[in-house]
Amino acid sequence: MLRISKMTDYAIMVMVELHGLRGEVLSAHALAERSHLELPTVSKVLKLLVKTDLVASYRGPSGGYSLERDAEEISVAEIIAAIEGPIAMTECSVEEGLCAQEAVCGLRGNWQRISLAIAKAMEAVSLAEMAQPVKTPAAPLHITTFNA
Amino acid sequence: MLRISKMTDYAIMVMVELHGLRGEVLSAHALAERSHLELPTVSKVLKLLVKTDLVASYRGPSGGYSLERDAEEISVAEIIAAIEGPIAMTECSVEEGLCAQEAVCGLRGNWQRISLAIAKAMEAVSLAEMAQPVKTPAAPLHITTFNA
DNA sequence: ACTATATAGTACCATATTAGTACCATTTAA
DNA sequence: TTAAATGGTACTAATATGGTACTATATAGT
Repeated sequence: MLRISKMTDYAIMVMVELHGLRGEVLSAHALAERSHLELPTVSKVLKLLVKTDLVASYRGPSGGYSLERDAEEISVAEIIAAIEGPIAMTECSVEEGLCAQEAVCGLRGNWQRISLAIAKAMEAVSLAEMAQPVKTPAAPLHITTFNA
Repeated sequence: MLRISKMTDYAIMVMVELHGLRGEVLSAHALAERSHLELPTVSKVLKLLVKTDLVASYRGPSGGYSLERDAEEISVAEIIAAIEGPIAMTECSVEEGLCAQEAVCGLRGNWQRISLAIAKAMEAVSLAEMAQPVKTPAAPLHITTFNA
């Protein structure tokens, strides 16, 4: 089904929540409430987002989290990568030598191209755009493939 | 990491193998050998591909499998969908009512747009193109997003 | 300084999904 | 009639994921 993980989904929900209060610091507790998610889950996700420099954290009372950058400067691709690592459709599209079949399977190049294309598409979508609700069915996105 | 499942990966390997001998019927056993995969796995994948009308099957001795259509007319998207269902990044992008958060989360429309974009990109890649080996790093694909 | 509040890090468990296997029924060419 | 092949179902094992708990550390306020 080519899904993002639930954790990634949650991460984007939390990021969207952090957007809209630019600069304002919100505790994990407050973010959990606002996003209708469980506190431990939100905490876990936030820690990953801090590690990858998407979110700034402040300790102590009245501490919490805020976006490290403007929502326009943060891409969906970055959030996905923060939670689940590099955007790649197959093992072999991450780097050479990860797949045992590599010697006998000629698909690596094509998987890399496809993975790269998808990664670029997600890079082009900013958190700010993501936060903008869209009625469904929305105007479809246009994607061109295999035109080098 | 946004991966396709291994089964899907195998499915494409098998389909690529079936291509190159247009029309020729190959047994699951022969396909397993050629693709360097285990017979039970290949059988399982082939059954799914038959069910979704991508592959034709013939019973009895000298039976086996062949492509149902020309490789140019089969898209990678179809193969993915055959093994793992509709191409969708989140539950909510498949159809309404699958995600409990739907009422409080405004991301559905955007996820649908992104999923659709990726699906279209994969539709544009044919099995024939996939079978054509590409040296890495290949020329990157160009994808445009959020330009309705 | 002390205390309460909040994040940081690590480690853990339970569950769900996926991969892989086995078995028996059915079809069909020789 | 027989043997070779697919069709279908059900099962097992491994892995990944989601979710939780606990301890350490930092800090604002009194």
